[in-house]
Amino acid sequence: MARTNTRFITTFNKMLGLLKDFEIADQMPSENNLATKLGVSRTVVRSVLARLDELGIIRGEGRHKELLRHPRADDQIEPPSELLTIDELEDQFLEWVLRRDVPPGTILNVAQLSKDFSVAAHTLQEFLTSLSRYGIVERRQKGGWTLHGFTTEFAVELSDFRALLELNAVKLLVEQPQDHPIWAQLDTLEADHRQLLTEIDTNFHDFSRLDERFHQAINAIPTNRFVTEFQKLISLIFHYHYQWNKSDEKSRNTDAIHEHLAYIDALRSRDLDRAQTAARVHLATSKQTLINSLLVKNPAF
Amino acid sequence: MARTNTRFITTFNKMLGLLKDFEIADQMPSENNLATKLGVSRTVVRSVLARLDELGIIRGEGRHKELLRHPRADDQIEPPSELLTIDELEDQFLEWVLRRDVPPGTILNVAQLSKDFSVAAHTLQEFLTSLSRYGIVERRQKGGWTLHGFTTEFAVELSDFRALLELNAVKLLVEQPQDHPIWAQLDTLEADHRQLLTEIDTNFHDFSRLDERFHQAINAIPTNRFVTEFQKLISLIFHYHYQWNKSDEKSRNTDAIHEHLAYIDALRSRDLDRAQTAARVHLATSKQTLINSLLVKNPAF
DNA sequence: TCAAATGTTTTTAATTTTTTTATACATTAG
DNA sequence: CTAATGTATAAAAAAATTAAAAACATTTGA
Repeated sequence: MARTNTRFITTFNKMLGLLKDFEIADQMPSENNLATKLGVSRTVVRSVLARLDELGIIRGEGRHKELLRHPRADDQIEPPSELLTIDELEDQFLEWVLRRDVPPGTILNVAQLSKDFSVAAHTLQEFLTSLSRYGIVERRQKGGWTLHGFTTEFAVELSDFRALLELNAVKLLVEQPQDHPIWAQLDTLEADHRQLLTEIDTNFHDFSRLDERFHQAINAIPTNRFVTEFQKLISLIFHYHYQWNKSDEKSRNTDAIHEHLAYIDALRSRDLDRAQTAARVHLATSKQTLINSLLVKNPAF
Repeated sequence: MARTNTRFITTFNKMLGLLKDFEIADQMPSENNLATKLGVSRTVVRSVLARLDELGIIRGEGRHKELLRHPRADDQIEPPSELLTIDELEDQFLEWVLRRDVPPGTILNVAQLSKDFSVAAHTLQEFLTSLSRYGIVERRQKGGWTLHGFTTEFAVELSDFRALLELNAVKLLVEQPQDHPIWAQLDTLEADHRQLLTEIDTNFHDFSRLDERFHQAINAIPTNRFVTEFQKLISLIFHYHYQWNKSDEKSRNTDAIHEHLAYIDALRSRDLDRAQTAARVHLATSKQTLINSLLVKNPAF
């Protein structure tokens, strides 16, 4: 929260907006008052007032400052182009890795990448650190990062772990009382699946989002921060995989829809064994599809 | 790898060592040769040579440099005290949180903490970012970090997640063939447990390490990076908890040893249901003990 | 007088700059 | 012409700088 004077600029522009409701020669409110109103510290308010004085918009000393003229449109300060936050970066980075087909072993250059993604270098650094927990990237001994990317081992381990979590979620799900919102959600999801099936020839692309919604609904049942944390990663990777793997897309998605419908049906039966079996069938298909898509990209594996 | 001239200093001292084997007026080897020998880039070698020239230890230009005098002990440069790495920090930080009894809601100051722990500020920053994934700390909107610490919710969710992973590990374990090293490990572990039981009156403290070894052996069975990653966190927290929670320590540990022995016995039977039941019993005890220790510290919960 | 406002100083954290180191390329000597 | 040195460029980490927040001190006017 420093060095870029973004805060000063946005506050200044906000202040110009407030001044429109003032009459010429009106007294300015107290600095504390303005600070609260603008949601910013007094230090910033004071620099804004100083700038307004410089520009001849207000005049006066100490606690006697009055409006000299109303602000014009060109008094506004252009805010600099914003940098991405770490959350937006997450999406962009995974998309880049999957789309650009960056080969495993590529050495990443933080300085260069931070420019490409228009993020602060330390944001990227933090992000890479978090990815390194999962072996997607690895810190090199002499600086820089090695991209391991989504190797087959990664896909296998991710899928297995996903299955472990989702089978657990299924176990909790079938125990939920009838008035739990999940049952209504499953009804809606079933309808959406059947709807997509009727227009599959043209809209098969939409399955990616539907798949994400479906699994997220199921995995929202365990209220456990560790499950939730992993669900984010899993959902991101499977989502992007669906988006960029184009081979056999229509038939793959049609099959998956039928598996989902059987899965929903099994959940409704509240029979744990039946539900987990249906889940296993679909999760195994998903795993195989993910692995296949990596084999297509890296025939060496 | 910059700004601290650690590399220069260590290389310089190493070079002084090499020079002992030279005769006065001997020619220096080539820069490339020295660079390989010292495991460092030519740039560093060149600055070391420049310094040696300055000190009058060597003399000459270009490719003709000769030894003027042998180095003395006081030519050595004292290396500065080293900073901790991120792995060492992990231990120290968790210990600090659990020992110092830092109340939840405490605002952490990166600049201050980085001095206290003698780590670089950005190392601490990265570490806090990684902890924030689990809700132990949270980034504040206006800079700084809030420490949520080990709340009861955290303990419950961590224990539940641990149980999920360990029951899965048990499932894989009982399927391992007789020649898998785990069976020998279990034999050793059983012997160590029985040994500790005979000297429990004096050595009950040692159970903490034994517990860690036992659970790590079981959880090493799934070769899955996500399981491994979590195992680190789980083991750290349960380990520290054992170290610092002193109430009823002896009787708690005696009970736990008996649970471990029953658990080992059940694993040996290779009966999945029996093994998972024994695992559940012990994991439930562990969970309750962890929660109790937090209740003692924060009666408010 | 005293509460609220302004003035001043200190602290904090993010970014820019600087410095150390690595690496690639160019030149020169034997 | 090969191997060594010289030079230039790039990259990463730490120091220095700066924007902002917060704490503290002083002043003013009802």
